[in-house]
Amino acid sequence: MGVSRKTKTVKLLLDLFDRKDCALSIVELVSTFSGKMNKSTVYRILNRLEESGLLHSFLGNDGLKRYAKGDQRPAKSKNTTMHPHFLCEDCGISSCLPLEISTSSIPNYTIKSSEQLYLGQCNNCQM
Amino acid sequence: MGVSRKTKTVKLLLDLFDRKDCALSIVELVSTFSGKMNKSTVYRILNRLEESGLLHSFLGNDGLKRYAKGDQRPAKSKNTTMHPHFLCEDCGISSCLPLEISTSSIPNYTIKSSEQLYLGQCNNCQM
DNA sequence: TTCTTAATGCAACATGGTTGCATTAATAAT
DNA sequence: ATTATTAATGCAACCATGTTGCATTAAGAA
Repeated sequence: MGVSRKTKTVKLLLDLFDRKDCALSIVELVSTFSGKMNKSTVYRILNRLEESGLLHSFLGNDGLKRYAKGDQRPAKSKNTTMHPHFLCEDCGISSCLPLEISTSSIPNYTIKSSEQLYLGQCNNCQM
Repeated sequence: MGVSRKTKTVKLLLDLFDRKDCALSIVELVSTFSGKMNKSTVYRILNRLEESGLLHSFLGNDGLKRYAKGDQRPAKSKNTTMHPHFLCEDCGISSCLPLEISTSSIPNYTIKSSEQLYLGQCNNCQM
């Protein structure tokens, strides 16, 4: 249920996510590994890691996709539950927030899921 | 405090938002008005309308920006308050939800605002 | 009617993301 | 250990959304 082949490039990405605990944007990753692997390889590996449940993704308010550890595939999530994400307006760091998402029901709508992005200051950037 | 000049193109956009009550993506608007006005004009007018508080914007989970009526400028919002947005997974229609956003506080973080996107089925697309 | 300048059109650009295809390299089979 | 299979990669070309500089146009004030 993991990744089919443990290639050098896959290991590089997995190692990085192992060391870093925050979310990483694709742009960051592409630039971090420029020289080490191709842009399309980064995209394709991230897709696979998300499909296999090792990573999940969300969008920042800049429209850029970010990835973080944990499974968020619908109806399979035992490794992580739906949670909001945080984005620091000052330094741009991003992370998962340890909160449950409570979806209130709304008349005339069927709500299946929700995406929540909290904006503000991280621990380092406060005051 | 409105728009400086009421040009034909501005009127076209305002008229449309007057008739439609849902949110509209820039891509839709550019395509709707192709032949009537230039792509960059659409972008620039939407910017101005948002700055002046007539419209507000949010991102769908496709990363596309959408605009809807109402003021959401920080510290000036009397015309609208922060609210979640809805996006129909079936037909793609999008709208504002009449709910207050309650931001829970999180240790080590200063939360200034939050973006909430609810995904599911709209009235027309249910069952 | 004239003047000022905000707003537009256009073309060229920037960036994020995708795709087809030949080549490479994990891993299974021998 | 060697070979065969095919998933994965690199590359280049592409697409879409969004931005910008600049010459031209047209609101609306004078």
